[in-house]
Amino acid sequence: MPVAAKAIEPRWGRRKDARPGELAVAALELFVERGFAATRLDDVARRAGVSKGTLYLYFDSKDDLFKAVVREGIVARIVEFEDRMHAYQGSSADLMRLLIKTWWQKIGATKLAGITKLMMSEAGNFPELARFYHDEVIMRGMAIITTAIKRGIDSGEFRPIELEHTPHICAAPVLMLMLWRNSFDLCGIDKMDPDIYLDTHSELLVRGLLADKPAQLGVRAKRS
Amino acid sequence: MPVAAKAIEPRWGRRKDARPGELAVAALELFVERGFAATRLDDVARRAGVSKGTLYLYFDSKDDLFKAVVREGIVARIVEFEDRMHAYQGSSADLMRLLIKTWWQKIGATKLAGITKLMMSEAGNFPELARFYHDEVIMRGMAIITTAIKRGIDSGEFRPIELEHTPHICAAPVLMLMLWRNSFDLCGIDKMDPDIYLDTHSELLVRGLLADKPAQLGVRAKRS
DNA sequence: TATCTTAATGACCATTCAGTCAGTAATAAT
DNA sequence: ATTATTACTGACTGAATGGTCATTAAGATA
Repeated sequence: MPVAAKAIEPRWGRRKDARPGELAVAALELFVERGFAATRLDDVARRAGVSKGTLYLYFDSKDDLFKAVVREGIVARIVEFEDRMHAYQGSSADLMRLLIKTWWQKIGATKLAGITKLMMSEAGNFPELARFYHDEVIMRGMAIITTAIKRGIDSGEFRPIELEHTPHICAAPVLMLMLWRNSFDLCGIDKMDPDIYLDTHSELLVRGLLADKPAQLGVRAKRS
Repeated sequence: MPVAAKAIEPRWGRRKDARPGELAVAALELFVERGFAATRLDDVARRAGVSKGTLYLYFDSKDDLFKAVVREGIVARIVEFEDRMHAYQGSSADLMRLLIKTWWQKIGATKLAGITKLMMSEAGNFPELARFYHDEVIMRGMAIITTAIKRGIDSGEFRPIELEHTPHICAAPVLMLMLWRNSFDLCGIDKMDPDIYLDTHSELLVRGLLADKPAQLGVRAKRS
């Protein structure tokens, strides 16, 4: 331990722009680990490297912080997704595989995945926010899957199948993996290999969707 | 509203035996709705029709109440399950369908389903309990599915498939439905029809599992 | 009816924590 | 340098709530 402090480094700096993002990241991590009510704002502030007072410079209340955390980022990702999937040209089976893989890479494997767990846990305490999340994230996500399936059915590649619930079923294993990694996995109880898991899911799903007499290979899928 | 109180009905009765169960049910409901930390013991007691002091006659602490709620019931159901599935004699496809349907009827559609959401949300705050739940519920459940799949592969009815992650994938849609009904569904945002959902899942899954050249119908599946 | 046992109560205490604000120090302006 | 501005701090407060316990009364016993 050096004598006195090495130089007089400032106790803190002023970084108005960076704070909100840093606080939101810290808050997301703690909310996901412990839940909303069990998270103390002192801890959020400390993890972001500031004091609790600073937190209140950028967010009006704990609720406000929570809402900001949920809204941030997610919606933009969804839009990016819609474009990418609508532009796809190959077979519907490959589209489903791509959908799953990309969803995982862009969202599932990131910190954003924690928001899913958060909303699931706190939907009852934040009904307004739950509605927002449902309309802007869940519905949009399901619509993408629905489009992909319908495309496969129209081209004859997939068998006809009920379109109300099937998208939820397709998404469930991916969502469960996200939840798992932010609960049991997070506290070190049981690890899963996302790559194997998702590959297995993709194949299981595609086989389940394919028509009995598969469309001839090489036939280019057409939009209806 | 009648004059005064109708008769002098006692302010409370003494029912030592019934209390713990009633308190546990009330606690489960509130924990699932609001989360552990956000649930007040006064509310739990009131919902059970007693005062907070009474709650402390039967449970040592809030944590103790939580643990009791999670442990109660679940394990017994799992054992019942193991027996029922091991005794099954028909085709493996039908076994999978039965597995899903029965799981839903006996657990998914009951209040017990809420425990899944609870453990998912609170795993980080109760690592010991999470380990218990993982070993006694999740692992046991997965083992049942693994056995069913292996049985199908051995008989040639199912194609060979990876056995580490596949059970999780099979269970995911059922678990997601349980979670859904205790979060978004619970606060009235979006309803789902469990019967259609589960039927669709069963068919999708069985098709995904069946071997390319299905075993001749009528072949009796044998245990390895 | 009189007495005893104990299930149940609810006022109370101690702690925790969201939210406040007077003051401090890092930076910009002059 | 001096002054002005404001990002930031951290001690403080008031409300909420987990947990306690002296008291009350339901039901058993005789």
